[in-house]
Amino acid sequence: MAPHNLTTQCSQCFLAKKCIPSVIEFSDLPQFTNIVTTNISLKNNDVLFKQGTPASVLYIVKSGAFKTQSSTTSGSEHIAHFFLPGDIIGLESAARGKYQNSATALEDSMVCKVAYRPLVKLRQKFPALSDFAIKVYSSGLASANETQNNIAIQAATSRLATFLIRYHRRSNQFGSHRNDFTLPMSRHDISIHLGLAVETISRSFTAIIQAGCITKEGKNVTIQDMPSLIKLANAPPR
Amino acid sequence: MAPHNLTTQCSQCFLAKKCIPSVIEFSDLPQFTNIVTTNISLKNNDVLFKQGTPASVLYIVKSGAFKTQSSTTSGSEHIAHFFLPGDIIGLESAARGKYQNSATALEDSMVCKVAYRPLVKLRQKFPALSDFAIKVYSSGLASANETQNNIAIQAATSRLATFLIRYHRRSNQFGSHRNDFTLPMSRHDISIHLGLAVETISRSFTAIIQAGCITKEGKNVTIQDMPSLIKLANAPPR
DNA sequence: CGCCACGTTGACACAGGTCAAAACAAGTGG
DNA sequence: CCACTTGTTTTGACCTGTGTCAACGTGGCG
Repeated sequence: MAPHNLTTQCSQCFLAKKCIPSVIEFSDLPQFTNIVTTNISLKNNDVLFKQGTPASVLYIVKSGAFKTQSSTTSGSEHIAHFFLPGDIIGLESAARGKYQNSATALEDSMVCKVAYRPLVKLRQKFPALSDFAIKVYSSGLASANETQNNIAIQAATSRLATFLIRYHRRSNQFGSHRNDFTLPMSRHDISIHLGLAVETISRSFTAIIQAGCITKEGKNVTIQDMPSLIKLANAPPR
Repeated sequence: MAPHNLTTQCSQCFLAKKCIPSVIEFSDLPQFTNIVTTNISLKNNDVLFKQGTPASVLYIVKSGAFKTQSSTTSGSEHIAHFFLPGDIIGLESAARGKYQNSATALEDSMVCKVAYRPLVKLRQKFPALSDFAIKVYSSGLASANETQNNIAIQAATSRLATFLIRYHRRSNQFGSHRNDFTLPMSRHDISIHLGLAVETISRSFTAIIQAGCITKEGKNVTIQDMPSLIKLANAPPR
């Protein structure tokens, strides 16, 4: 998207001020870069890790996008979260030592990889790292909370509208103010994330478009009228 | 429930081996107890904190139960989580500095209170405390994830069955093996937690009872046939 | 006892699920 | 470059689960 150089090391990384290096003194940075594997390339649909396998690594999204998906024994699937650059994948699996989701690339992407173990040691040396971690986790919980709220709302159109608003906000999280963005996931992905049928997603899209809130072309969405979109998102449950 | 002495200090607390003291040397414990206010009593319906107010404190449930609830501008309400003894309330609010939910007692309860600020200092002194915190957060995320999965499932009866299974597991988290438990929250609370109507909760209860999975008397539920209950929970979406 | 909040049951309507098919997009091979 | 295949998205028609409204217990408390 943005024309960043994507093969830089941590010190030059465009994400540095939002990522772990932001809380480490420049002189100490090598100790961190030492435990990171940067710039791992993945192709669309590549799997980062599988549900149920031993978890020992965190991934930081540098470019592209990912989804974390879990399936029950009965075969029903759910997508917990979509990950954009700057997001950390694998947080929820640290406690149990097993990935509770599978993580899959939604497009050609790049990630950096940090193992839990050396990170724990580094946290002992740099307490700011622990503070950062806790902040990240806390944000993650807050975000999961919002997602929960959204899914529990009844009206399908409201769910999709809220999803779009939140996604739009996240796509601009680095200070840009674009009113258009790309949804790298399929309609089916959106549908199982929101607990709706694909067809309902399609229909909700047309409803939101006909209300004049957005326009779209394929996976590209442009916000035309944010206030009305917010109104749709907050429409009373049915 | 269990006949624990509920006015003990941390060193004697029946939760000590699951709570923060579990990761601090006995000789260092006073430094922690110093920053904790233990054994705060609350009556049923008492509010611990309100959505939107500045967040600077964590609460640990010692006895009783709580819910965290958020309401949107449009008035629709959702309950994010129910809290049982040993659970920590307020985690998701640390990053933003504001409580994103209101926390309310579901019965007469007791909590211990720890302020973020001194906890940060103590974490610098005792890195194990940071490890513990991250484990707690990670579990919290994992649990939020499961809740999300559950709410995204279509069938109402499956949602309630899953809710009951998870609640039952949590009520036995300290090693007991009872097959009965008490739901301290109202049907209405369950309904907005699961994104369903109260009436649907009622009907789902009767469905689960008629399937022979559970019996109940008011708020007391007894599991009669766990395998069938699990089967109900995993029933294909519609 | 009577009041009020809460829970359950019944009747009905409608949002959204399901099934089917068309439109469209993206490859693939000739 | 064009058929052909395969997968995704959209549209249509119909049906069902669950929301809504209403009535009826039931239990706790002044």
